[in-house]
Parts: sequence; structure tokens; C-alpha cells
Amino acid sequence: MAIDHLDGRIILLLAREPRIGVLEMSRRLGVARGTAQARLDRLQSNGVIRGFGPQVDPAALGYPVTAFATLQIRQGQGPDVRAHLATVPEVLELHTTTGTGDMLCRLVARSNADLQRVIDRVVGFDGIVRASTAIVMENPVPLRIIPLVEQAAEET
Amino acid sequence: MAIDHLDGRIILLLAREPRIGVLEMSRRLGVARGTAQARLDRLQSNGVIRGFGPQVDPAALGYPVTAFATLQIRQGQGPDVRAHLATVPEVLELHTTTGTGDMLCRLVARSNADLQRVIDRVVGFDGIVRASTAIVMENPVPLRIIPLVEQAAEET
DNA sequence: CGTATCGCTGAACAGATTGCTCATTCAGAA
DNA sequence: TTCTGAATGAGCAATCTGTTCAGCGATACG
Repeated sequence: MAIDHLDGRIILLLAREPRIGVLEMSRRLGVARGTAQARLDRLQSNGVIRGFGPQVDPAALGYPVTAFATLQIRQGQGPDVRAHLATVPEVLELHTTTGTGDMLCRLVARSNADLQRVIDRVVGFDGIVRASTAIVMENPVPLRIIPLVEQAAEET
Repeated sequence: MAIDHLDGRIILLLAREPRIGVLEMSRRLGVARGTAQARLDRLQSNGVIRGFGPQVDPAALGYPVTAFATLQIRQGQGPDVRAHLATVPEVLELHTTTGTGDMLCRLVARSNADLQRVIDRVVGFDGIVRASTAIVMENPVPLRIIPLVEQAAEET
């Protein structure tokens, strides 16, 4: 589970050139192929690397609007609300949280007008008491993991 | 930019078995290799598929705590705050939003105690007026895109 | 001080895949 | 009718993968 420097370089390399093969990877890293192979296998079975699924851009799919909704749930309705939200394609992720709201979810929509439809569908469910939505205008830091990987690799 | 049914199946297939090759892909889809190749190339140059970077699990890296922080920024300090947050590895993403706060960011930390350190580092910056944090307890719907891809592929 | 274990190395081999090109067919647009 | 874009099926050289092997240095342990 601890990430050493070589592991860090492997992840970095894969992040930059994902379609690279193990052989080419070993060359870049200056290690034997077996080593690169073994490290990569270990990172994957560790769960550090979950997979290499395609990163799809919702905007390119026709959903350029992103929003975050904070939801307040009626006592005991949590499981039902979760199940409900899981059926809405525009709900990209859902968290239960401490603090002001009970849940936080990320939404996408085709337009600001369409966002209204999505929100109606999301909150149009009995267990949801209140919802407050924040529309994303800019995304100065897109979802990233590299800096964290680098930090984790340093602390060896 | 419009996604047809075949494109949808390509993305679905890649999501399930990311390390699959183009040849095997064409076999599964029942099309010629060149077709699969061309479609995949198009999806990538379209920007629909951004890439195949490794999906790294922060928890496996030693950062099991996730939180969302809503920030209020002093007028005109936006750019400085953005730059500041970009330098913090534990800030995984940052959005500017409408609504209550001015910015929303996703944080990770090694523990609840460590989260305090991270928050101090995040808000210990002049331009930030106020911050309210919601700690994630559960993640009923992890970040996903498949349902949306399926919906987009249907609407052909 | 021996000894076992572990990770890394370098090499080898057959089988499969990739990148690329070509000629052909088909369907919709002009 | 003619043109253009997309898909097909085929072929080839170069490369990579999966796998196995033996050797080597470092570390842990009795």
C-alpha cells in the first residue's frame, strides 16, 4: 500500500501516456520488463490503480452544464433517496456528508434550462426535503491526482 | 460530437475491459478492425474520450478522508485563490460556482485530524473570507459516466 | 555465521496485436 | 447519375505480450 518512488514514476508515466506498453514503460523507467510488469500488477491488485477506463467528457457528449446540489433528506429516507438518485443518468456522483446538508451530488445537464428538468427529477422525490444548487461556472482545477501521487511517492 | 449506438458500445466496452485491444474490440462489436480503429480515433479527437489515464484511488494512497469545502472569496481575489489552491496536492478539484459560496473544492486527507491541517492550509490564505466543510461519510454513487453515455447513445 | 526469501535482472520463445496500405462495396448527397 | 464518406476484408513487417528460466544481491532469521 505504501508507494515508493518507482511506483510514483509508473503512475506518472501512465498518466502522461496511457496507451504505453509494459515494454516501453520499462525502457523509460530504466528497469527490467519483469520489474515494471510486477510493479504494475501490484499497484492494480493493491487497488492503488483501479483501472484504465476511458475518461469521457460530459461536455463533448452534449452535457456542458455541471452543478452541485446539496440535499436535505427526511429522516430514514436515505436508502430510498440513494436508490432514486442512482437511476438518474445525469447524477454523476453522490456523497453522504456531515454538515449543512445530508447529501451532495454532482449533476450535468444539456443547458441551464435543461438543468431545471434534471433538478426537478432529482428533487421530485418524497424523501428529499430541500435542495440547494450551485452551478459551476469555471473549473480552474479539473479532477487531478498527480500532485498527490507525487507527494505520496516522496514520503518514502 | 453526436454519439451513435456503435460509439456507445465502444465506450461501454472500454469501460468494462479497458486493456482490450482494437482487434479484440472489433471482434466483440462485430465490425471490421478498421472501423473500430476509426471510431476510437474519432472519439478521441472529438474529445469525447479524453484519455485512458490510470484511475488512482486516494484511499489506497493513504488518503481515505474526502471532504468538500465551500469557500467565500474576497472581491477580486479569485485568481490568487485559484493559484493558491492549485499548489495544494490535497485539493483534487476546484470549481467556481454560483450560489452560496464562490468556490467549491474537493479535498482529501490522511485522517480527520489531518483534514484539519489540510483545511488550515487551504483557508490560510488572505483572499478567503469564509469556508464551510462537509466531510464525506459514504459514497453511494461513485463518479460514473456510463448511464449518461447510454442515454446519449440512445438519442440517435 | 549460514540459509532462506524476496525483488530485480537479462534472456528466450511462440503467439498475438499493431500500424499501415490497398481495392472494393454501399448509401446518402449533390 | 456521379461523388464522397464510411465500412469491409485482406495482407505484411515490426512489435509487444505472456510466460518461463537461471543468476544475483540484500535482508531477515535461526
